[in-house]
Amino acid sequence: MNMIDNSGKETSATRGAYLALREMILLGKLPAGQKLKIEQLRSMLNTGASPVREALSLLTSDMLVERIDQRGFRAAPASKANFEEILTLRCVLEGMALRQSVTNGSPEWEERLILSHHRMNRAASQDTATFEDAHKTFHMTLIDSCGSPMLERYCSQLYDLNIRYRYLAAVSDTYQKRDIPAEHQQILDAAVKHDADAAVEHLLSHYRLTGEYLTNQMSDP
Amino acid sequence: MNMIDNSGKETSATRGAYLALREMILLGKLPAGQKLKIEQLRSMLNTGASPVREALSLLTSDMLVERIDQRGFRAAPASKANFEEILTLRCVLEGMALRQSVTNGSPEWEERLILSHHRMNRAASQDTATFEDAHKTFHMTLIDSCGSPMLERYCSQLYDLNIRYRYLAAVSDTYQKRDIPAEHQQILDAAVKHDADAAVEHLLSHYRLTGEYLTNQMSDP
DNA sequence: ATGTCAATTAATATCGATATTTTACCTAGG
DNA sequence: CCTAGGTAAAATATCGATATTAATTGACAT
Repeated sequence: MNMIDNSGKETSATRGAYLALREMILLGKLPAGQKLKIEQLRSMLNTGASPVREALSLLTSDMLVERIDQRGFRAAPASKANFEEILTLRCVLEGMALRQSVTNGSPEWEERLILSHHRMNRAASQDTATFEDAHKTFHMTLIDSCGSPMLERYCSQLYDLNIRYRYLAAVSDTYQKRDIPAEHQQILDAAVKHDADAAVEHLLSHYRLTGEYLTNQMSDP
Repeated sequence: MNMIDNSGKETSATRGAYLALREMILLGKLPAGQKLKIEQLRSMLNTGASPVREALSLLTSDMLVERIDQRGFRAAPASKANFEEILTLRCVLEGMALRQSVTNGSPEWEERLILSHHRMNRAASQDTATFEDAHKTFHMTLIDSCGSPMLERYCSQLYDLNIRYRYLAAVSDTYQKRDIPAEHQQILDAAVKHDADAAVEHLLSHYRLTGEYLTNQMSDP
Protein backbone atom coordinates (compact mmCIF):
# COMPACT_ATOMS: atom_id res chain seq x y z
CA MET A 1 0.00 0.00 0.00
CA ASN A 2 1.68 3.14 -1.24
CA MET A 3 1.00 6.07 1.07
CA ILE A 4 2.51 8.55 -1.32
CA ASP A 5 0.03 10.01 -3.72
CA ASN A 6 1.67 9.66 -7.08
CA SER A 7 -1.32 10.85 -9.07
CA GLY A 8 0.12 14.33 -9.59
CA LYS A 9 3.64 13.04 -10.17
CA GLU A 10 5.65 13.78 -7.04
CA THR A 11 8.62 16.02 -7.51
CA SER A 12 10.95 13.93 -5.40
CA ALA A 13 10.84 10.96 -3.09
CA THR A 14 11.97 13.15 -0.23
CA ARG A 15 9.17 15.62 -0.78
CA GLY A 16 6.64 12.84 -1.11
CA ALA A 17 7.81 11.26 2.11
CA TYR A 18 7.83 14.65 3.80
CA LEU A 19 4.23 15.39 2.85
CA ALA A 20 3.02 11.90 3.69
CA LEU A 21 4.72 11.82 7.08
CA ARG A 22 3.60 15.32 7.90
CA GLU A 23 0.01 14.42 7.19
CA MET A 24 0.26 11.22 9.19
CA ILE A 25 1.54 13.12 12.20
CA LEU A 26 -0.95 15.97 11.91
CA LEU A 27 -3.84 13.54 11.62
CA GLY A 28 -2.59 11.46 14.50
CA LYS A 29 -1.99 8.42 12.33
CA LEU A 30 1.46 8.48 13.90
CA PRO A 31 0.66 9.15 17.55
CA ALA A 32 2.51 11.83 19.49
CA GLY A 33 5.64 10.56 21.18
CA GLN A 34 5.82 7.39 19.10
CA LYS A 35 9.15 6.10 17.98
CA LEU A 36 9.56 6.42 14.24
CA LYS A 37 11.54 3.52 12.91
CA ILE A 38 13.16 4.07 9.57
CA GLU A 39 12.60 0.56 8.30
CA GLN A 40 8.92 0.64 9.25
CA LEU A 41 8.32 3.98 7.52
CA ARG A 42 10.44 2.98 4.59
CA SER A 43 8.19 0.04 3.84
CA MET A 44 5.01 1.96 4.68
CA LEU A 45 5.86 4.60 2.06
CA ASN A 46 7.73 2.12 -0.07
CA THR A 47 10.72 4.30 -0.66
CA GLY A 48 14.35 4.18 0.42
CA ALA A 49 15.86 4.99 3.77
CA SER A 50 17.55 8.19 2.60
CA PRO A 51 14.37 10.03 1.60
CA VAL A 52 12.74 8.97 4.86
CA ARG A 53 15.65 10.20 6.94
CA GLU A 54 15.75 13.49 5.10
CA ALA A 55 12.01 13.96 5.40
CA LEU A 56 12.26 13.35 9.14
CA SER A 57 15.07 15.86 9.38
CA LEU A 58 12.91 18.39 7.61
CA LEU A 59 9.98 17.67 9.90
CA THR A 60 12.27 18.57 12.75
CA SER A 61 12.09 22.16 11.45
CA ASP A 62 8.37 22.07 11.87
CA MET A 63 8.72 20.74 15.40
CA LEU A 64 6.60 17.77 14.41
CA VAL A 65 9.46 15.33 14.87
CA GLU A 66 12.21 15.12 17.44
CA ARG A 67 15.62 13.82 16.64
CA ILE A 68 17.55 11.99 19.30
CA ASP A 69 21.14 11.76 18.25
CA GLN A 70 22.19 8.20 17.54
CA ARG A 71 18.87 6.76 18.50
CA GLY A 72 16.54 7.86 15.79
CA PHE A 73 13.43 9.94 15.55
CA ARG A 74 10.07 10.16 17.22
CA ALA A 75 6.85 12.07 16.68
CA ALA A 76 6.92 15.17 18.84
CA PRO A 77 5.18 14.58 22.14
CA ALA A 78 1.94 16.41 22.82
CA SER A 79 0.88 17.91 26.11
CA LYS A 80 -1.47 20.47 27.51
CA ALA A 81 1.50 22.68 28.31
CA ASN A 82 2.74 22.44 24.74
CA PHE A 83 -0.71 23.26 23.42
CA GLU A 84 -0.87 26.33 25.60
CA GLU A 85 2.54 27.45 24.38
CA ILE A 86 1.31 27.16 20.83
CA LEU A 87 -1.86 29.09 21.61
CA THR A 88 0.02 31.90 23.32
CA LEU A 89 2.57 32.21 20.54
CA ARG A 90 -0.13 32.14 17.90
CA CYS A 91 -2.01 34.94 19.58
CA VAL A 92 1.09 37.10 19.80
CA LEU A 93 2.52 36.36 16.36
CA GLU A 94 -0.65 36.14 14.33
CA GLY A 95 -1.99 39.16 16.13
CA MET A 96 1.08 41.11 15.07
CA ALA A 97 1.02 39.71 11.55
CA LEU A 98 -2.66 40.39 11.02
CA ARG A 99 -2.33 43.93 12.28
CA GLN A 100 0.44 44.67 9.83
CA SER A 101 -1.26 42.83 7.02
CA VAL A 102 -4.53 44.68 7.44
CA THR A 103 -2.62 47.94 7.57
CA ASN A 104 -0.57 47.24 4.45
CA GLY A 105 -3.19 45.27 2.53
CA SER A 106 -3.69 46.34 -1.08
CA PRO A 107 -6.90 45.98 -3.09
CA GLU A 108 -5.33 42.97 -4.74
CA TRP A 109 -4.91 41.42 -1.28
CA GLU A 110 -8.53 42.18 -0.43
CA GLU A 111 -9.61 40.30 -3.51
CA ARG A 112 -7.49 37.29 -2.71
CA LEU A 113 -8.89 37.34 0.81
CA ILE A 114 -12.49 37.46 -0.33
CA LEU A 115 -11.76 34.66 -2.74
CA SER A 116 -10.09 32.41 -0.17
CA HIS A 117 -13.00 33.02 2.18
CA HIS A 118 -15.48 32.05 -0.47
CA ARG A 119 -13.54 28.93 -1.34
CA MET A 120 -13.41 27.94 2.31
CA ASN A 121 -17.16 28.29 2.64
CA ARG A 122 -17.74 26.25 -0.47
CA ALA A 123 -15.30 23.60 0.74
CA ALA A 124 -17.27 23.23 3.97
CA SER A 125 -19.52 20.72 2.26
CA GLN A 126 -16.60 18.76 0.84
CA ASP A 127 -14.42 16.24 2.63
CA THR A 128 -12.44 17.27 5.69
CA ALA A 129 -9.06 17.38 3.94
CA THR A 130 -10.34 19.81 1.32
CA PHE A 131 -11.86 22.05 3.94
CA GLU A 132 -8.74 21.95 6.10
CA ASP A 133 -6.65 23.12 3.17
CA ALA A 134 -9.04 25.95 2.36
CA HIS A 135 -9.23 26.91 6.01
CA LYS A 136 -5.48 27.19 6.30
CA THR A 137 -5.30 29.13 3.07
CA PHE A 138 -7.84 31.62 4.40
CA HIS A 139 -5.91 32.13 7.62
CA MET A 140 -2.61 32.47 5.82
CA THR A 141 -4.08 34.90 3.31
CA LEU A 142 -5.25 37.06 6.19
CA ILE A 143 -1.65 37.65 7.24
CA ASP A 144 0.21 37.42 3.96
CA SER A 145 0.48 41.16 3.48
CA CYS A 146 2.34 41.59 6.74
CA GLY A 147 5.60 42.04 4.87
CA SER A 148 7.59 39.58 6.95
CA PRO A 149 8.21 36.16 5.43
CA MET A 150 9.72 34.90 8.67
CA LEU A 151 6.67 35.90 10.61
CA GLU A 152 4.49 34.14 8.06
CA ARG A 153 6.61 31.06 8.39
CA TYR A 154 6.25 31.00 12.15
CA CYS A 155 2.51 31.47 11.87
CA SER A 156 2.19 28.69 9.35
CA GLN A 157 4.23 26.39 11.54
CA LEU A 158 2.15 27.19 14.59
CA TYR A 159 -1.04 26.71 12.63
CA ASP A 160 0.03 23.19 11.71
CA LEU A 161 1.08 22.35 15.23
CA ASN A 162 -2.34 23.41 16.36
CA ILE A 163 -4.14 21.22 13.82
CA ARG A 164 -2.63 18.23 15.50
CA TYR A 165 -4.36 19.09 18.74
CA ARG A 166 -7.65 19.55 16.98
CA TYR A 167 -7.42 15.99 15.76
CA LEU A 168 -6.12 14.80 19.10
CA ALA A 169 -9.18 15.97 20.98
CA ALA A 170 -12.57 14.55 20.14
CA VAL A 171 -15.39 16.82 19.10
CA SER A 172 -17.22 18.21 22.09
CA ASP A 173 -20.57 19.87 22.60
CA THR A 174 -18.94 23.22 23.35
CA TYR A 175 -17.57 23.15 19.86
CA GLN A 176 -20.97 22.57 18.34
CA LYS A 177 -22.44 25.62 20.02
CA ARG A 178 -20.13 27.93 18.13
CA ASP A 179 -20.92 29.51 14.83
CA ILE A 180 -17.54 29.17 13.16
CA PRO A 181 -18.54 30.61 9.78
CA ALA A 182 -19.84 33.72 11.55
CA GLU A 183 -16.52 34.07 13.37
CA HIS A 184 -14.66 33.88 10.08
CA GLN A 185 -17.02 36.39 8.56
CA GLN A 186 -16.34 38.87 11.36
CA ILE A 187 -12.61 38.58 10.85
CA LEU A 188 -13.00 38.97 7.11
CA ASP A 189 -15.26 42.01 7.38
CA ALA A 190 -12.94 43.81 9.76
CA ALA A 191 -9.95 42.97 7.56
CA VAL A 192 -11.59 44.24 4.39
CA LYS A 193 -12.59 47.42 6.22
CA HIS A 194 -8.94 47.74 7.26
CA ASP A 195 -9.97 47.87 10.87
CA ALA A 196 -6.87 46.27 12.32
CA ASP A 197 -7.95 46.38 15.95
CA ALA A 198 -11.27 44.68 15.29
CA ALA A 199 -9.72 42.10 12.98
CA VAL A 200 -7.11 41.16 15.56
CA GLU A 201 -9.70 41.04 18.31
CA HIS A 202 -11.94 38.72 16.32
CA LEU A 203 -9.04 36.50 15.31
CA LEU A 204 -7.76 36.13 18.85
CA SER A 205 -11.20 35.40 20.22
CA HIS A 206 -11.58 32.81 17.45
CA TYR A 207 -8.36 31.15 18.62
CA ARG A 208 -9.05 31.48 22.29
CA LEU A 209 -12.46 29.85 21.93
CA THR A 210 -10.91 26.94 20.07
CA GLY A 211 -8.20 26.85 22.70
CA GLU A 212 -10.63 26.75 25.56
CA TYR A 213 -12.55 23.94 24.01
CA LEU A 214 -9.41 21.91 23.36
CA THR A 215 -8.08 22.51 26.84
CA ASN A 216 -11.26 21.10 28.29
CA GLN A 217 -10.97 18.05 26.08
CA MET A 218 -7.43 17.20 27.08
CA SER A 219 -7.08 14.49 29.67
CA ASP A 220 -3.32 14.92 29.76
CA PRO A 221 -2.25 17.40 32.48
CA MET B 1 41.99 19.41 5.97
CA ASN B 2 39.33 18.16 8.31
CA MET B 3 36.92 20.90 9.34
CA ILE B 4 35.23 18.73 11.93
CA ASP B 5 36.84 18.98 15.32
CA ASN B 6 37.31 15.40 16.38
CA SER B 7 39.21 16.22 19.56
CA GLY B 8 36.19 15.61 21.78
CA LYS B 9 35.01 12.60 19.74
CA GLU B 10 31.98 13.70 17.77
CA THR B 11 28.78 11.87 18.49
CA SER B 12 27.86 11.37 14.87
CA ALA B 13 29.02 12.44 11.45
CA THR B 14 25.73 14.20 10.90
CA ARG B 15 26.06 16.22 14.07
CA GLY B 16 29.66 17.06 13.27
CA ALA B 17 28.72 18.24 9.80
CA TYR B 18 25.79 20.17 11.22
CA LEU B 19 27.95 22.06 13.70
CA ALA B 20 30.72 22.71 11.20
CA LEU B 21 28.38 23.97 8.49
CA ARG B 22 26.43 26.05 10.97
CA GLU B 23 29.59 27.76 12.11
CA MET B 24 30.79 28.31 8.58
CA ILE B 25 27.53 30.02 7.68
CA LEU B 26 27.32 32.11 10.85
CA LEU B 27 30.89 33.30 10.42
CA GLY B 28 30.38 34.07 6.76
CA LYS B 29 32.86 31.44 5.63
CA LEU B 30 30.03 30.26 3.42
CA PRO B 31 28.64 33.53 2.07
CA ALA B 32 24.93 34.28 2.13
CA GLY B 33 23.14 33.11 -0.98
CA GLN B 34 25.94 30.80 -2.08
CA LYS B 35 25.10 27.49 -3.65
CA LEU B 36 26.11 24.64 -1.38
CA LYS B 37 27.29 21.73 -3.47
CA ILE B 38 27.21 18.40 -1.75
CA GLU B 39 30.40 17.08 -3.30
CA GLN B 40 32.29 20.22 -2.37
CA LEU B 41 31.14 20.14 1.27
CA ARG B 42 31.60 16.40 1.44
CA SER B 43 35.29 16.72 0.68
CA MET B 44 35.69 19.86 2.79
CA LEU B 45 34.40 18.02 5.86
CA ASN B 46 35.70 14.71 4.63
CA THR B 47 32.58 12.77 5.35
CA GLY B 48 29.92 11.10 3.21
CA ALA B 49 27.13 12.66 1.24
CA SER B 50 24.37 11.40 3.54
CA PRO B 51 25.56 13.21 6.68
CA VAL B 52 26.03 16.39 4.65
CA ARG B 53 22.56 16.21 3.19
CA GLU B 54 21.01 15.54 6.57
CA ALA B 55 22.95 18.36 8.17
CA LEU B 56 21.77 20.73 5.47
CA SER B 57 18.19 19.57 6.01
CA LEU B 58 18.59 20.32 9.70
CA LEU B 59 20.03 23.75 8.98
CA THR B 60 16.86 24.44 7.08
CA SER B 61 15.09 24.45 10.46
CA ASP B 62 17.36 27.20 11.58
CA MET B 63 16.65 29.18 8.43
CA LEU B 64 20.35 29.25 7.71
CA VAL B 65 19.98 27.12 4.61
CA GLU B 66 17.39 27.06 1.88
CA ARG B 67 16.39 23.94 0.10
CA ILE B 68 15.34 24.15 -3.51
CA ASP B 69 13.62 20.97 -4.47
CA GLN B 70 15.57 18.97 -6.99
CA ARG B 71 18.31 21.54 -7.28
CA GLY B 72 20.10 21.41 -4.00
CA PHE B 73 20.79 23.77 -1.16
CA ARG B 74 22.13 27.25 -0.69
CA ALA B 75 23.12 29.43 2.24
CA ALA B 76 20.16 31.61 3.17
CA PRO B 77 20.37 34.99 1.49
CA ALA B 78 20.92 38.05 3.66
CA SER B 79 19.31 41.44 3.23
CA LYS B 80 18.56 44.56 5.15
CA ALA B 81 14.88 43.62 5.10
CA ASN B 82 15.65 40.21 6.53
CA PHE B 83 17.80 41.74 9.22
CA GLU B 84 15.00 44.06 10.20
CA GLU B 85 12.57 41.17 10.39
CA ILE B 86 14.93 39.40 12.73
CA LEU B 87 15.35 42.47 14.89
CA THR B 88 11.60 43.04 15.17
CA LEU B 89 10.88 39.43 16.00
CA ARG B 90 13.68 39.33 18.55
CA CYS B 91 12.34 42.38 20.30
CA VAL B 92 8.84 40.93 20.50
CA LEU B 93 9.78 37.37 21.42
CA GLU B 94 12.74 37.99 23.68
CA GLY B 95 10.86 40.82 25.32
CA MET B 96 8.03 38.44 26.12
CA ALA B 97 10.38 35.66 27.19
CA LEU B 98 12.46 37.89 29.42
CA ARG B 99 9.40 39.33 31.09
CA GLN B 100 8.09 35.89 31.96
CA SER B 101 11.52 34.62 32.94
CA VAL B 102 12.19 37.50 35.32
CA THR B 103 8.74 37.01 36.80
CA ASN B 104 9.15 33.28 37.32
CA GLY B 105 12.87 33.24 38.05
CA SER B 106 13.90 31.21 41.11
CA PRO B 107 16.96 31.87 43.29
CA GLU B 108 18.63 28.99 41.47
CA TRP B 109 18.04 30.84 38.19
CA GLU B 110 19.48 34.04 39.64
CA GLU B 111 22.65 32.16 40.54
CA ARG B 112 22.99 30.67 37.08
CA LEU B 113 22.45 34.11 35.62
CA ILE B 114 25.11 35.76 37.78
CA LEU B 115 27.47 32.95 36.88
CA SER B 116 26.89 33.17 33.15
CA HIS B 117 27.40 36.92 33.35
CA HIS B 118 30.66 36.48 35.18
CA ARG B 119 31.86 33.92 32.69
CA MET B 120 30.99 36.20 29.81
CA ASN B 121 33.01 39.03 31.32
CA ARG B 122 35.96 36.77 31.91
CA ALA B 123 35.72 35.42 28.37
CA ALA B 124 35.93 38.96 27.00
CA SER B 125 39.72 38.70 27.08
CA GLN B 126 39.74 35.32 25.37
CA ASP B 127 39.31 34.60 21.68
CA THR B 128 36.18 35.66 19.85
CA ALA B 129 34.65 32.20 19.64
CA THR B 130 34.86 31.69 23.40
CA PHE B 131 33.30 35.06 24.06
CA GLU B 132 30.55 34.48 21.53
CA ASP B 133 29.59 31.26 23.25
CA ALA B 134 29.54 32.88 26.66
CA HIS B 135 27.58 35.81 25.29
CA LYS B 136 24.92 33.58 23.87
CA THR B 137 24.77 31.57 27.07
CA PHE B 138 24.18 34.75 29.04
CA HIS B 139 21.37 35.87 26.79
CA MET B 140 19.77 32.45 26.78
CA THR B 141 20.05 32.16 30.55
CA LEU B 142 18.22 35.45 30.87
CA ILE B 143 15.14 33.94 29.28
CA ASP B 144 15.41 30.29 30.29
CA SER B 145 12.92 30.58 33.13
CA CYS B 146 10.18 31.75 30.82
CA GLY B 147 8.55 28.35 30.96
CA SER B 148 8.11 27.97 27.21
CA PRO B 149 10.58 25.74 25.41
CA MET B 150 9.20 26.76 22.03
CA LEU B 151 9.70 30.41 22.80
CA GLU B 152 13.26 29.67 23.89
CA ARG B 153 13.85 27.83 20.68
CA TYR B 154 12.63 30.71 18.58
CA CYS B 155 14.81 33.12 20.55
CA SER B 156 17.85 30.94 20.17
CA GLN B 157 17.23 30.65 16.46
CA LEU B 158 16.82 34.39 16.05
CA TYR B 159 19.92 35.03 18.10
CA ASP B 160 21.96 32.90 15.72
CA LEU B 161 20.49 34.52 12.65
CA ASN B 162 21.50 37.84 14.09
CA ILE B 163 25.10 36.76 14.71
CA ARG B 164 25.50 36.30 11.01
CA TYR B 165 24.72 39.95 10.41
CA ARG B 166 27.21 41.00 13.06
CA TYR B 167 29.91 39.20 11.13
CA LEU B 168 28.57 40.46 7.84
CA ALA B 169 28.96 44.09 8.80
CA ALA B 170 32.37 45.47 9.60
CA VAL B 171 33.03 47.14 12.91
CA SER B 172 32.03 50.77 12.90
CA ASP B 173 32.84 53.73 15.10
CA THR B 174 29.27 53.90 16.42
CA TYR B 175 29.84 50.47 17.86
CA GLN B 176 32.99 51.56 19.65
CA LYS B 177 31.24 54.38 21.42
CA ARG B 178 28.98 51.98 23.25
CA ASP B 179 29.76 50.47 26.61
CA ILE B 180 28.49 46.96 26.01
CA PRO B 181 29.52 45.52 29.39
CA ALA B 182 27.57 48.30 31.09
CA GLU B 183 24.51 47.48 28.99
CA HIS B 184 24.76 43.85 30.02
CA GLN B 185 25.18 44.89 33.63
CA GLN B 186 22.00 46.94 33.50
CA ILE B 187 20.02 44.02 32.14
CA LEU B 188 21.49 41.71 34.74
CA ASP B 189 20.78 44.06 37.63
CA ALA B 190 17.19 44.59 36.62
CA ALA B 191 16.71 40.83 36.13
CA VAL B 192 18.15 39.95 39.54
CA LYS B 193 15.94 42.60 41.13
CA HIS B 194 13.00 40.98 39.32
CA ASP B 195 12.16 44.28 37.72
CA ALA B 196 10.69 42.89 34.52
CA ASP B 197 9.86 46.22 32.92
CA ALA B 198 13.36 47.60 33.38
CA ALA B 199 15.00 44.36 32.27
CA VAL B 200 12.97 44.26 29.08
CA GLU B 201 13.60 47.92 28.42
CA HIS B 202 17.36 47.51 28.79
CA LEU B 203 17.40 44.39 26.65
CA LEU B 204 15.45 45.97 23.83
CA SER B 205 17.58 49.08 23.87
CA HIS B 206 20.63 46.80 23.77
CA TYR B 207 19.25 45.14 20.66
CA ARG B 208 18.04 48.30 19.02
CA LEU B 209 21.42 49.95 19.40
CA THR B 210 23.11 46.98 17.80
CA GLY B 211 20.41 47.01 15.16
CA GLU B 212 20.89 50.66 14.37
CA TYR B 213 24.60 50.22 14.02
CA LEU B 214 24.21 47.24 11.74
CA THR B 215 21.60 48.96 9.61
CA ASN B 216 24.00 51.81 9.01
CA GLN B 217 26.71 49.39 8.00
CA MET B 218 24.64 47.57 5.44
CA SER B 219 25.17 48.63 1.85
CA ASP B 220 22.54 46.22 0.61
CA PRO B 221 19.09 47.89 0.34
C1' DA C 1 24.00 37.73 -34.55
C1' DT C 2 20.43 35.24 -32.01
C1' DG C 3 17.40 31.97 -30.33
C1' DT C 4 16.38 27.00 -30.13
C1' DC C 5 17.22 22.31 -29.62
C1' DA C 6 20.07 18.33 -28.80
C1' DA C 7 23.94 16.24 -26.86
C1' DT C 8 27.10 16.49 -23.08
C1' DT C 9 28.43 17.46 -18.51
C1' DA C 10 27.69 18.20 -13.78
C1' DA C 11 25.10 17.77 -9.71
C1' DT C 12 21.35 16.00 -7.13
C1' DA C 13 18.65 12.32 -5.39
C1' DT C 14 18.18 7.65 -4.34
C1' DC C 15 19.29 2.84 -3.59
C1' DG C 16 21.44 -1.31 -1.42
C1' DA C 17 24.87 -2.90 1.44
C1' DT C 18 27.77 -2.42 5.57
C1' DA C 19 29.62 -0.65 9.86
C1' DT C 20 28.30 1.18 14.45
C1' DT C 21 25.43 1.75 18.05
C1' DT C 22 21.83 0.83 21.05
C1' DT C 23 18.66 -2.19 23.12
C1' DA C 24 17.17 -6.59 24.86
C1' DC C 25 18.15 -10.65 26.83
C1' DC C 26 20.30 -14.06 29.30
C1' DT C 27 23.55 -16.05 32.30
C1' DA C 28 26.84 -16.19 36.23
C1' DG C 29 28.35 -14.38 40.49
C1' DG C 30 27.36 -12.07 44.80
C1' DC D 1 16.83 -12.90 44.42
C1' DC D 2 19.00 -9.30 42.46
C1' DT D 3 22.70 -7.13 39.99
C1' DA D 4 26.71 -6.93 36.63
C1' DG D 5 28.50 -8.18 32.52
C1' DG D 6 28.56 -9.93 28.23
C1' DT D 7 26.46 -11.56 24.12
C1' DA D 8 22.71 -11.56 20.30
C1' DA D 9 19.36 -8.98 17.90
C1' DA D 10 17.63 -4.77 16.14
C1' DA D 11 17.99 -0.29 14.58
C1' DT D 12 20.57 3.65 13.31
C1' DA D 13 24.08 5.86 10.74
C1' DT D 14 27.10 5.90 6.97
C1' DC D 15 29.28 4.67 2.68
C1' DG D 16 29.84 3.89 -2.37
C1' DA D 17 27.63 3.33 -6.55
C1' DT D 18 23.88 4.38 -9.74
C1' DA D 19 19.88 6.53 -11.67
C1' DT D 20 17.63 11.05 -12.42
C1' DT D 21 17.44 15.47 -13.11
C1' DA D 22 19.14 20.12 -14.12
C1' DA D 23 22.71 23.12 -16.35
C1' DT D 24 25.82 23.89 -20.14
C1' DT D 25 27.62 23.94 -24.40
C1' DG D 26 27.71 24.15 -29.23
C1' DA D 27 25.76 23.36 -33.76
C1' DC D 28 22.23 24.75 -36.68
C1' DA D 29 18.57 27.32 -38.69
C1' DT D 30 16.42 31.69 -38.73
